Amino acid sequence: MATVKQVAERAGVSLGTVSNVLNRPEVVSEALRERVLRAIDELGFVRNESARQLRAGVSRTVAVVVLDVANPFFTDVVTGAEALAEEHDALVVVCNSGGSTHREAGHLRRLAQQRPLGLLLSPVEDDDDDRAPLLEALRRQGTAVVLVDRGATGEGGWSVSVDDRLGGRVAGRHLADLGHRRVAFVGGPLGLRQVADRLAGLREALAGAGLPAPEVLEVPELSVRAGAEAAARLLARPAGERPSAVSCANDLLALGALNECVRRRVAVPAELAVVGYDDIDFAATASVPLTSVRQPRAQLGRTAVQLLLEQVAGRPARRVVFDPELVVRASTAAQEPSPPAPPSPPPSRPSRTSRPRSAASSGASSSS
Amino acid sequence: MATVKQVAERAGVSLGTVSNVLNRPEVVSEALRERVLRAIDELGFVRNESARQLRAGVSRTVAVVVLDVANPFFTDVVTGAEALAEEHDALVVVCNSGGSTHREAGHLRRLAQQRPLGLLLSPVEDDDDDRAPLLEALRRQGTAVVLVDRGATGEGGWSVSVDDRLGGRVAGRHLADLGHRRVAFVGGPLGLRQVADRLAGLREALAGAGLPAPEVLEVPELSVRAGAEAAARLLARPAGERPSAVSCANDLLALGALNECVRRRVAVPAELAVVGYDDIDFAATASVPLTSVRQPRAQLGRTAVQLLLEQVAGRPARRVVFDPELVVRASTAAQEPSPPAPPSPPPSRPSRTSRPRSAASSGASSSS
DNA sequence: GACCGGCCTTGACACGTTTCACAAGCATGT
DNA sequence: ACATGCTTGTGAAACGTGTCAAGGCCGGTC
Repeated sequence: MATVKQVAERAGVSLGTVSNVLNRPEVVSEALRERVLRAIDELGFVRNESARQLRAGVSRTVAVVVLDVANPFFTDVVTGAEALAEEHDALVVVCNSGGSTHREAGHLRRLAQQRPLGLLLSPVEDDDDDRAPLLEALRRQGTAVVLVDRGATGEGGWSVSVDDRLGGRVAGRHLADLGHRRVAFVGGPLGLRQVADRLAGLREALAGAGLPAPEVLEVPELSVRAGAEAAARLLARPAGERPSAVSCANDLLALGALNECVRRRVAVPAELAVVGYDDIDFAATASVPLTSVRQPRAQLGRTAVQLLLEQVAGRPARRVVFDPELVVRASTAAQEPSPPAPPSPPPSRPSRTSRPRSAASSGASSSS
Repeated sequence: MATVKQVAERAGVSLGTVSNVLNRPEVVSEALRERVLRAIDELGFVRNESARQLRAGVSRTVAVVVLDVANPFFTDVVTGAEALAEEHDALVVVCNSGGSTHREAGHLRRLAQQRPLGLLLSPVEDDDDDRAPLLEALRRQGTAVVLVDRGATGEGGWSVSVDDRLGGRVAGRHLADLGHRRVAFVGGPLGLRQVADRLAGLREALAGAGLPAPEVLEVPELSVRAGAEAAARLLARPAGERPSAVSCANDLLALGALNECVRRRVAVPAELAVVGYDDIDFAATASVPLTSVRQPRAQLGRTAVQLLLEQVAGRPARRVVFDPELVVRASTAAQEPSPPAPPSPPPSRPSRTSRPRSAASSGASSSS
C-alpha cells in the first residue's frame, strides 16, 4: 500500500508538503500541487483513515444504532440522516440492535473503540442501567450522542423525537369525531416509551370526548404478525362485543390487523376502522389504504445529524420535538355505515390524503 | 481519555504488560493480571481502535454496501451476515447506495480509507467501469471482497448468489402447470442482472411448456409503487386482452400489483394470478397471501461472511449459488376458475405452504 | 549590498497500540 | 557450582498521518 512518504519521494517533495496538498491545498504552489497529485494518482494512494484518526483523535463516522432495521420507519430515518451526513462528508454506519439490550450493549462497546464523531441511538429500553455507563463513557471520550425517537431524560441530554402523546390524541380524536364509541388499542411491549405514550394520548382523547377508556390488547412485538394475531383475537368474538375501531401503536401492527380483517371478510372500515402509526410507504399502498399518524421520518434523521453537529461545535444541549400529523385514508373514512350515522361526506371515493382539522401543525418546537 | 500507558503507571507495570493482559492474558501471572484489570476498570480505559488498526494494518469491521436498505430482502441478508460476524467479534456496518452508482462509489471510496477486513457488495450495475478500479484498489490493500446477490464475473471472483434463472423457470413452470396460457412479466430496470435472469428463466419455462413468450412490462424501479402502476396499466385493458397471470421480479412489485387488484375489485387469483420473488415476510401476510420464489435471505448473508473469512484466510476463490424454492400461497392457488379448468384440487381453503414438485432442492452448489 | 518580509517547504515529533528481542528470576538436572 | 530451559516482565520500535516551529528562497527597499 502506498503511503504519504512514498508519494513524497515520487513527487520529489517532503512528506509534509504532501500532507498540505491533501489538507490545505491553498498553501501549496500550483506547480508542486500538480506534481503531488499526479504522484498520488500514479501510486493509487489511499489515505489511511486509522492513522488520520489516531492523529486527529476523532473520526468522521456517524454511527446509528437502530431498534429494528427491518422496520421501514427506521430505514427512512437512516436515509434522512445519511443525506445530511453526506453533505458533511461523514460516513454513516448502521448497526442493528434488533430489540435486544444485549446486542445493543455489544454494539455500543465496539463502537466506543472506534471513537466515532457521533452516535444516533434509538434505545431499546427506556432506562437501561447497563447502558448508562456506556453512554457516559462515549460522551467522555468526545462522541456526541443524540437520542432518536425518544426524549432525553437527563438535563444535558440531546434528543430528537416526535410527540407520541399528541399523536395518540390525534388518532383518538379522529375516531371520536367519526362517531366511534368503543375503541381498542393494539400495541406493545407497553414498556416501550413510544407505545406507552401513544396509548396515553389515546386515553386522553377518548376521555376528552366523554367516551369509555380503550380496551388494550398488548402484543409482544411491533410486527405484522403480532398485529394479525391481535386482530384474530378480536375478531373471534361475536360482532356485538367488538370495538368498532382499533388504534395501533405502529403501521406494521395495523397492516397485520388489516390483512386479518380482509382474510376474514370483515369490512374495513364499516365493521372495524383501523388507524396506524408512522405512515410508512406500505400504509398508502395497503389493500385498504391505511389512515395513519405520520411522523416526519426522514426529517427525524436529518435533524438528529444536525443536532450532532451542533453538539460537536460545543453549542448548548437542546431537544427537538416534532408534531405528528394525521393522514386520513380509507381505513377510517366515514362511509355510510350501518349503525352509527356520522355527518355524511360526499358519497364518492374516500379522499386519500385530506388533512383533518385535528392534525397538529407539523412545525418543530424546540426547547433546551 | 485513559491510555495504555496510564493504565500501566497506575498498575505499576510496564506498558507491554498491559497489552499482554489485553491480548494474551494467559502469559501474564494471575496477580498481575488482576492488578492491571483493576486499573483498567478504575480508569474507565477503552481501547483505541484506530491505533490498534494502524498497528495491525487491518480492522475487524465488515462493511456491507447494499442496493436498497428499504427493501426487506436486504435487511434480512444483513441480519444473516450480522449473526455470523458477531460470532467472530467483527462489527458489521451497513451503507446504503440506494440504487445510485454515484453514492455507491462514494461509499466505496470512504470505506477504502477505513481498511475494512471485508466488503460485502450488492452492486447497483452489472459492470460498472467506474467501480472496477475502486474494487481493485480495495483488494490490493487487503480487503476481502464478496459480491452478494450476483455472480462474480472475473476468474478470481468471490460471490454468493441465488440462481435467478432457475427461480424464473420455477415460477413459469408453476403458472404453466396451473393452466395459464398468457403470462406477463413485471420488472425492471432490465439492466439489473437479477431482473434479466428472472425474465430469461420465465421465458424458458413458458417455451418449454409450449406457451407464447411473456409480455414484458418494464418498470423503473423495484418498488411497491412501481408494481401498482404496472398493474394499473394492465387492468385498464378489457378483460379479454389481459394476461391471466403476472410474474413479478420482486415481492415489492407483486405487493403493489396485488393491492391494485384489490382496489379495482379484480379477483386474485381467479382473474389474475400473481407470483412474487424473494418471499419477504410481507408476502405471507398480504391481503391475498402471495405465492413467491423464496430466496434463503439470511443464509445468503451468513454465507457471504463465511466466504469473506475464507478469503481472509487465503483459501482459493469460490462462488456459492443457492437454489431458490417456490412457496405456493393463495395468490396463485387453483380455485374453480371460470374459463380454464385445471385439475381440480380439494375445494377447501388453498394450502398455504405446500411445496410443489417443481421446486428445486435448496442445497447450495459450490464451484470455483 | 544589506536587511526585511512574505511565501513555500521542510523535518521532527506526537498520536496509542502491538510486537519482539531481550533480560531477569527461578527451578531443574548434571 | 554451573549450564539449561522455562516463565514472566520490559522497553524500544514501528504503523501512517497531521502539525508546527524553523529555515530557505526570492524580490523589494533604503
